Amino acid sequence: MISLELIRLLRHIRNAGTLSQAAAQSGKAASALTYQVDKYEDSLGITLLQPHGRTIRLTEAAMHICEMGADILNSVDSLEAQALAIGTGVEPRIRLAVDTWVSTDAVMSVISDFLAEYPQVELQIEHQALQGTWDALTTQRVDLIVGAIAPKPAGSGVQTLPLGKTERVLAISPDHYLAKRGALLTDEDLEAARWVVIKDSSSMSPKRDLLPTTPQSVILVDSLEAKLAAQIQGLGIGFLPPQVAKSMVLKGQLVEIKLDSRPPDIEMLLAWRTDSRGQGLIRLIDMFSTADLLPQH
Amino acid sequence: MISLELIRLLRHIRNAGTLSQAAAQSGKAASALTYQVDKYEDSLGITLLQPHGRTIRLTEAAMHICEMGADILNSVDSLEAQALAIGTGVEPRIRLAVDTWVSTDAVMSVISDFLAEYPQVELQIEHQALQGTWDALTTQRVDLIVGAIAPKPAGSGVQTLPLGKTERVLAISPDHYLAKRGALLTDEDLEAARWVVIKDSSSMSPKRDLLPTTPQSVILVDSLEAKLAAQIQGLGIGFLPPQVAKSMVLKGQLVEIKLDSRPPDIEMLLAWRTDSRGQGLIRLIDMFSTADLLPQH
DNA sequence: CATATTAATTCAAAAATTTTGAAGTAAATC
DNA sequence: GATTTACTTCAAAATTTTTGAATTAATATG
Repeated sequence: MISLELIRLLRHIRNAGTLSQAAAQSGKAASALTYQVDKYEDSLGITLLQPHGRTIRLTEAAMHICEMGADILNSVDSLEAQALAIGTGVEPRIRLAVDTWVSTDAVMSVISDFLAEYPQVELQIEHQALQGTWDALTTQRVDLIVGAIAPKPAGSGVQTLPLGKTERVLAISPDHYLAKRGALLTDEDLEAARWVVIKDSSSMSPKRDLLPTTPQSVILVDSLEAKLAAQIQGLGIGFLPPQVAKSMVLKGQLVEIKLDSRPPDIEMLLAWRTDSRGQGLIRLIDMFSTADLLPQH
Repeated sequence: MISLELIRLLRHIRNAGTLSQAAAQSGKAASALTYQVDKYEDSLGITLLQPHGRTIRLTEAAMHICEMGADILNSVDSLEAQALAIGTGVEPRIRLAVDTWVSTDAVMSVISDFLAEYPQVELQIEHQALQGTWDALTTQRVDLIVGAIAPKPAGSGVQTLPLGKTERVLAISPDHYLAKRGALLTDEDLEAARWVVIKDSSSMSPKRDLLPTTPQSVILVDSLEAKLAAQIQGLGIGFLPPQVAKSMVLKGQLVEIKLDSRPPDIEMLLAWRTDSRGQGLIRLIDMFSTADLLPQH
């Protein structure tokens, strides 16, 4: 009895706020929506909309359908793209999740080359941090991750290729008190300092921690840009990709700090679902894997 | 453009084999199905059915929709049950996956008590082995696992309660050559013997191995009943739940073998999805967790 | 406090979609 | 070569959905 139409209808009403606005936005009469909702209420035997003053409210059950239905709509979108890819050979759309740690310029350059070959493919790009990229892939919100952080989650129908390892440079504002020290910093120094950390965009992640210590004070940001800005302001210390750190060091906005124990490099991956079938994705994976996304200094 | 209706339609045609049989089974004219398929072919821009002799075949794209669509249909069923549970308080159906290792009698006894309280709830029971129970839960094919084997998969929106630990008894046919030895069996003896092993019903599992050694020869069976029969026949050796082994030992059909290193006990769990909301499931969990499913000898 | 306005519902008529069943075509079987 | 089976096409019939005017009720305005 629940259909994709019902999920879309309820989400649309929820987003619009009122029935009449939802009707106006979808170019229909308000009574058409009342009719549809009544039909589903009858067939399911539960109430979906309740009067609330002179407007309506979604019931708890309807809200649940909206929330859980989002995943279903994503899966259907994904299935449709796969079917089109099989039927026509080339998929109409590829969705990328790019880790914020990866240079956007390098990604854009690959995309530009790709679109020259496949102009009919629509590319959707979103940025995710850490575990969030894997989340987006396993829930089928995206088709390809650029810069996923190893290791890949177990047994999830995902294939990967290495993009290379990247060093992490501890860079801080020249005005920061730790920048004025002469000696190498110890773990105690790092633990006592305030860190600027990119927040994991995964909703429920088994807390992956890439820091050498567990700092007492952190500022969470949602992108590399925000992290850089925070560190330049001297709000805290943190690791940066070498190429980003270098250019800021040259401008005098940051200074690089040497540690007595060098943090391990991060291994970044290209990752996609084994059930992806389109020619375009195959070509895009090829292009990304031969591009130099993580320049070795 | 893909709808649940299309997924159901294609699966129905695939199962029926021919359009006319599909039409007859669904109580419609064959031309109605032609019309629907044409409509979807036009809107998607791909071919779904191809003539093959005087019948039709599903194209590769259509087969893909059938296969991947199965998960979507399960999710929608599940979502509907959840919505009904929220709307009415009691869900119309609860799907159980029972590990083959768990005593069916004990499960049935709990179910019987449950149905006395909630006669309107339809219970669906299936047996799964090992990782297969987790698969069934995470893909929303079932609502509750009885006898899942710890640990639960990471970060998957699943809640668990311990059912207890169960010992494993190495029991073999009295005619088996190892039964005639006097001494305790060593790892080498175990490795050289043929084992009867319950096949993991998970389609893609990160191969969980509960054996103390990697035997050279195994017979795979799909249930505890088949395993027991195979061991009684002397086809191989294997672990059994203590209560099962005991009763067969009393009948003289098996003998228990002591090992020099006792295998670790298996910890079994009750597991369900955090997003489950029905009163019935809550009561059923309560009943299972207080029942004595794994009798301590 | 009466009046205007906004939002949802009801209902009959109109529009759109889906189904039917008869006629036609092509492949397999007798 | 005739017959049967399976699908397609097409116009008519049935069903479903949408519309828009009338109605009810809650909030805002003068």
